[in-house]
Amino acid sequence: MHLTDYPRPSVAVDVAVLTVHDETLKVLAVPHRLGRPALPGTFLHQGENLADAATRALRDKAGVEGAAVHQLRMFDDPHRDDRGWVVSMAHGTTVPSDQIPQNAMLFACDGPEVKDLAFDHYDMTTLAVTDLRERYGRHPDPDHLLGESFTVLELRRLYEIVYDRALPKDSFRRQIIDTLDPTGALSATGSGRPAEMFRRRDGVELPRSATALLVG
Amino acid sequence: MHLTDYPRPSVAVDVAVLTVHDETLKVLAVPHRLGRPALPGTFLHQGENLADAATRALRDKAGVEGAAVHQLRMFDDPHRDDRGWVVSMAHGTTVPSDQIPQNAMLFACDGPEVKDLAFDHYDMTTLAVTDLRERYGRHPDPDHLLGESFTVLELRRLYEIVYDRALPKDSFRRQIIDTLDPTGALSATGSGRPAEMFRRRDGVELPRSATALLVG
DNA sequence: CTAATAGTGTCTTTCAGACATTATCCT
DNA sequence: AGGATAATGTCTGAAAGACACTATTAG
Repeated sequence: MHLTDYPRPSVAVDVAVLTVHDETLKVLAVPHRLGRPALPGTFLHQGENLADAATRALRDKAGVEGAAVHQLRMFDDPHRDDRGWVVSMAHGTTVPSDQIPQNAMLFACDGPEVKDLAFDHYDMTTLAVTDLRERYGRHPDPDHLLGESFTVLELRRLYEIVYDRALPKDSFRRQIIDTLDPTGALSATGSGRPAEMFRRRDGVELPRSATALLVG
Repeated sequence: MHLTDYPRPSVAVDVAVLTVHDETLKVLAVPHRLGRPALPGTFLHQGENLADAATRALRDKAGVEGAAVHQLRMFDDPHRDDRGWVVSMAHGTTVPSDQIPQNAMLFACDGPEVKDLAFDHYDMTTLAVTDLRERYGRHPDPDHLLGESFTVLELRRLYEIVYDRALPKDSFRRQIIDTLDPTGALSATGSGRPAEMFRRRDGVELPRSATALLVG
């Protein structure tokens, strides 16, 4: 039997775009023909790889550019799409909220609306959040949600949102400070002592104990 | 455009079967039409899901039954297979060596032969080993490479093979002992004090500090 | 000065890691 | 008894976490 003789599923990609908006971790959704909002997705084109398809879906359906996507897992229930046999590779990515179009739908990842997403897109979102937490537990802001430079306070606020828990300010600082490079600059503060600015050092790993602090 | 009008890649599955044999972590390979050995794999059948296809490949190509497979990632380079457009979902699984047929090919995961596997199967193997280490760092022998009950020494030996490093016997014991249930039985020892036997407690997680001990 | 926020010194408790000692089997 | 292996007691150094103190800005 030649390989072209095998029946083949349609192959789709979907992308869970996570962002921090209003102090909350949110996921981007787009309108879908069935009424229920869905993650941006598309079918794989001839000769295209999955990441390229996901990036294309992100641009065409959500107006988001320049985000690096990564695979989460393949959703392969043969009956997950009533239009036919469609398997879909769930992808994750994270973008700062200012790179998301104003008119986009954003749902809180732990909110009730996200459960109403089309298909199995709620499960994809859950997976993306778990994945985000694992990656942030290993590296300091690996997805560059903060700009090139930031204060320790800004970083801690971000982690409190990602992990949805309060983090002790002094322990947090001591855990991450050695993985950051000081820029020398100080933050333009409102009042109070100005904070030092830091930047990421590439390839640096957080200490194992930091993961314990974050997860709790 | 209707979904059936999209060009579709052939979808394959491959399985990296890991086992411990001769005190070494090895991967199972099978003969392949191109000469170079390959991981057992197959094409997805109509209406089948990926895990079922992988399990079928395991049974038909390698004679291994009853192993639970899990997805690693999709290898999707459009030119990875010169027969045409074939994407393949790499799967991982682990089986005790006594469940592997005698005539099977086993390659040391860190040996030179594994690099000669067909297609991108070397990368798949590397991914399976990384995945194994992550999972063993979180749970005590989650893949049941040891039997239902075992001694702390047997467990430590296993971990030394999985992580390819010596582990201090007393620290190791204290790290994992609270995650195990004593059976009350003692090991039939050659000479010396017999060791206590333990069994896994389901759902139990290793402490975060254990991961640090293991990874080093 | 006071208010406000950033950053650090210090104490306590916990624990990994090393080492030594005790415990329990065998011949 | 003596040998061998399992298991545990103990010490030390390191570090997390809590708390309080100092430092540096604005007004």
